[in-house]
Amino acid sequence: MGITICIVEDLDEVREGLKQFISLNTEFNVLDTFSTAEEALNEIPKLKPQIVIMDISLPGMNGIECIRQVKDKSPITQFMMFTVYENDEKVFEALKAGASGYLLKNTGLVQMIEALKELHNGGSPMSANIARKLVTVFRDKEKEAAPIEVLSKRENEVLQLLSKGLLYKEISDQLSISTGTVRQHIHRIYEKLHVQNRTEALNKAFGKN
Amino acid sequence: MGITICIVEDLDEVREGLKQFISLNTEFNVLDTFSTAEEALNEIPKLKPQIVIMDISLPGMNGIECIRQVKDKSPITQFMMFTVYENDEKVFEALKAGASGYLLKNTGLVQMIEALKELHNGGSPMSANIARKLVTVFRDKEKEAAPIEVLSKRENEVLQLLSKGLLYKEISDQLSISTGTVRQHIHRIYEKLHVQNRTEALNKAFGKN
DNA sequence: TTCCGCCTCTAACTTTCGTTCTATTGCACG
DNA sequence: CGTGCAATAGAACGAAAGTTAGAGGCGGAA
Repeated sequence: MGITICIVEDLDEVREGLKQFISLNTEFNVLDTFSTAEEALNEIPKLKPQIVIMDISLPGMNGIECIRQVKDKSPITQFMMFTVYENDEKVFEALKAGASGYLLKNTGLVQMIEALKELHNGGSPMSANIARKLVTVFRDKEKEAAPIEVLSKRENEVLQLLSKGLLYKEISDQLSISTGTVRQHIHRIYEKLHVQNRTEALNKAFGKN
Repeated sequence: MGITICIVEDLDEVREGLKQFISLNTEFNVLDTFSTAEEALNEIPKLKPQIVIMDISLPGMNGIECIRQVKDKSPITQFMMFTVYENDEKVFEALKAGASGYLLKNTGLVQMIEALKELHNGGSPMSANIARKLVTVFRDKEKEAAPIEVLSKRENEVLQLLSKGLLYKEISDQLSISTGTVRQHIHRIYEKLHVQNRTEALNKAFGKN
């Protein structure tokens, strides 16, 4: 019976256009379409489609909130955003809420079909601009491990081990130095970072505040 | 003169096939191709192409390390991974190193052309499977700050203050309880999280591992 | 060369942390 | 109306953490 789909979109032409075009493809089966989040919230949990194509801007409840509530009641359903919103906040909110795909409305219908197949195969098809946003935040978050400028090389090594929760003894073993030296390094680290203890140092060194 | 491109790929057929096909499109200009990272490292900084298509598995230095070194010397260049590697580690390493696009080798040549244009327009075209990995880690990272389930309400409050680096005394003052009680709470927290000290508890409670 | 920062080490010391044990109160659930 | 759990508390103790005050070697910069 093909991949089951629901569409939530308030603009009549877009909603019907999508439905018509997708229905041409025998691999898909459009179960129903909705023009408001509230309707969708009522019906989708009963239909349990494999994919929901979701707009963000809807009258009343928006599409993101709709995803949050629907996915609890229909966990097998995957959500494909289909919207004009390209600003970071909306994108990240949608992904956090549970969307797996994110296409902008300038996407062609043929690509939409491809994307729906990929989504169903466990992929996350998304417009290249959206993916770039993800890559950017990913890189920003991952580059934490950068050494702190004001600290010497050795002090940064110590700080790294300190962040794992190791004891002075364990640190001294790993670096093959005495615990006295470890003490010394850590003391200097606290001095340079203007903090009083381990936790404050880690907060200051690695984000979190 | 079109978008300038270099290709780094050790398999002759793949490299030449790419070059031929891309050259058919007048919007692109393939400046040169290389079969090893070392060659690429020498030449690309001189050519400063707008895009480099990069394989990961190469004889000698791998493609990821190659990106790290090249992008310092040619910062305008964008990197499009083109590889069979689909495991998380390689993907994330590549993105961290500076790749902006990531296509798997089952991608069609026509889609490659599309992807190159998108990359040049500031997007991050990537295979849907790759994007899914990114979405997954993104969601995992964002869902922090929630109180830890296994801990009681009070224990979470204590943990919160603990994370600021406060002394037992300071915590007891803020919560208007005795330091003995604070001790007790913290002891239970360590027990429930299976850790031995403050830093380990914070690492386990708030991401970082 | 002299000076300074980094890395190393020792020793003695105070403070804080973390464990263990014991005990009381209050609330919720069957 | 017990039973269980969260929250409270104090005491006592060992184990770490953090401070202070030395001192020597080494390499780069003034």
